[in-house]
Amino acid sequence: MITPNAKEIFRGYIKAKGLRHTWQRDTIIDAFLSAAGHLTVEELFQIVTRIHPGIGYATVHRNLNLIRECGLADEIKIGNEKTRFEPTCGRTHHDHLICLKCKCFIEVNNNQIEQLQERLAEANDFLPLRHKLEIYGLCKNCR
Amino acid sequence: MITPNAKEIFRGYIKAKGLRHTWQRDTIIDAFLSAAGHLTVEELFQIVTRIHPGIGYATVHRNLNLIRECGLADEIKIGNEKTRFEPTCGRTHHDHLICLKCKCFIEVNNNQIEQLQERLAEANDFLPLRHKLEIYGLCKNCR
DNA sequence: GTTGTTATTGATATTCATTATCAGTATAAT
DNA sequence: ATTATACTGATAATGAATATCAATAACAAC
Ligand SMILES: [Mn+2]
Ligand SMILES: [Mn+2]
Ligand SMILES: [Zn+2]
Ligand SMILES: [Zn+2]
Repeated sequence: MITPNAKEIFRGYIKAKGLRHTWQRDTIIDAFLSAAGHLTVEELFQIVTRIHPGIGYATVHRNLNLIRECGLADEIKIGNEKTRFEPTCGRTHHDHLICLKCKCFIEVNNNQIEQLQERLAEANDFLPLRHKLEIYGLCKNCR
Repeated sequence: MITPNAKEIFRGYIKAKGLRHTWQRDTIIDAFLSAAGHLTVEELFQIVTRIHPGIGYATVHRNLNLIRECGLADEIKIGNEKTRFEPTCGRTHHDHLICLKCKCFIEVNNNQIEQLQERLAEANDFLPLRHKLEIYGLCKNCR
């Protein structure tokens, strides 16, 4: 599910930074928001190219970074693989079960774990800002 | 604390794979086991160079990978930073609180979280093999 | 101890994702 | 319309990780 105002958040961010509106940005944010999550720059570039051939890889990359900067995307880095991006707007925080065989992502959330993490930080005088929990293994189809 | 047989595990692994003993390997495993954890290849290379100038960066890199292969080291990958290695021998599994300012690592462990992760995987028909929990924020000195 | 096989080393080159550069173009304010 | 400057897209640069390769060292066999 994508919130209807995600695009407006992006356009607002662009304007607030004194940046400019371009049809490339429009194409990229649209493609990103309507695509399935966990995409690499390369994958989004392929999608965008189908809509507007000639658009540059660097442009997709730069704008994906802007989308991340304004909080509309989270980065997922697995080992040495290409960075993946997933939309955050209209979605709640979640962690991932990542299949080592088929590379699928299963999204999970557990309030108890989240709370225990808070306590763990507190017990160490640590101010938690964000966290990453990734469980690697084999999914239902691959085990 | 380093278990006294970590080096023997390494030498056994080398022999079992039909590889050869060299003074470079000896120097590298010694330096790795006696150094503080969470080191990059570069950092271990600097330490090893002080003991034996002329040793190659590639040699340190290759052997650190062998040390990881035989289970004596874990990899830590944070964002785009260089991969870090930490000794595992004689140490139990732990997760990390990572300070975004001073880059320090606080090692933590919580059995409840570990168990909840198992359950989370099970509830999704997922076979968990390993996991990574990293909490990013500000440590006691930096907050 | 000598020999022969082959793993290892260290210097260097390559790979690959990501980021930077830059000239030409597009945007948007005036 | 003019003007300042952000943006694009092609390409170069960067940097960590890995591969290559000739010279060397390990070590098993004799
Ligand atoms: Mn996700
Ligand atoms: Mn640690
Ligand atoms: Zn799978
Ligand atoms: Zn700190």
